Amino acid sequence: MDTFSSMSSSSSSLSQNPHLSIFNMMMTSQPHDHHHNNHNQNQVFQHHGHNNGYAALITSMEENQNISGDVATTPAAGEGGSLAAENEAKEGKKKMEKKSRKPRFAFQTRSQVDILDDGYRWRKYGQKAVKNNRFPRSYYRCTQQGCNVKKQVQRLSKDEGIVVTTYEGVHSHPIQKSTDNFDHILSQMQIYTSL
DNA sequence: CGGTTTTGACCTGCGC
DNA sequence: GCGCAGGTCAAAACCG
Repeated sequence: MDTFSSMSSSSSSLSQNPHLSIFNMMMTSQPHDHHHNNHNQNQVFQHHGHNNGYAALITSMEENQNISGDVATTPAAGEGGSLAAENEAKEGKKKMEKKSRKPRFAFQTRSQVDILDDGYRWRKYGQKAVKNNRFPRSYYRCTQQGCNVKKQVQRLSKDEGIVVTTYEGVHSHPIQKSTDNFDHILSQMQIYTSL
C-alpha cells in the first residue's frame, strides 16, 4: 500500500498521535478495486512507546519478505492450498485472487498475550508449528462474509515477549466492535502484562 | 444449538 | 522424485 510511503515522512507525527495513525490506517484502509501492482516495497516502521514498554513495528510487504528477519514467510504458498480443486467446479467457495498478491502487514507488538483485539471478529482456522520456533503460529480469518482478510499470529522464539501479527488483505467492511482507538488495546495489554 | 476452536490430514511450493 | 515446511480444510470437540 502506498499509504505507508506517506507515513514514513509523517513518522514524526506518530509521537503526537501514537497509535491512532497506525491502526486506523491498517483497519480502515480502503479496498483497492483494481489490484494495481504496487512495486516491491518493504517498509518498516518502528514506534517506541514512551515508557510503558510498548513497542510496535509494522512491515508492509508484497513478495516473500521476511518480517524483521526472524519470521519467515513463504511466497504466498497459502494462495494455493486446496484451491487446486477449484479448477473443478467450486463456485460457492472462494476463488483465489487471480495472481494479485494481497498486501501484507506485519504488526509487531510487545505483549504477553497473542490475541490482540483489533475490533474485528476472527475465526481461527489453523495452527502450525514453526521451524526454529517453539511457539506455534495461529491462522485466523475474518468472520465477516465476503471479507477474506486473514491474519496470522506468531510469537518470536528469540524474544517471547514479542508477538507478530501479520495481516493479509484489506477489510471491506467497518469494524464491528466499538474499538475506538488503540488506547483500548494498549490498556488491554497493560492489564495482561501486569498479571 | 450455533458459532468457534482444535487438530490431524491434505495440498502446494521449493530445495536437494 | 522425495521430503520438508508452510498454509488450509474439515470433522469433531468445545463452549456460550
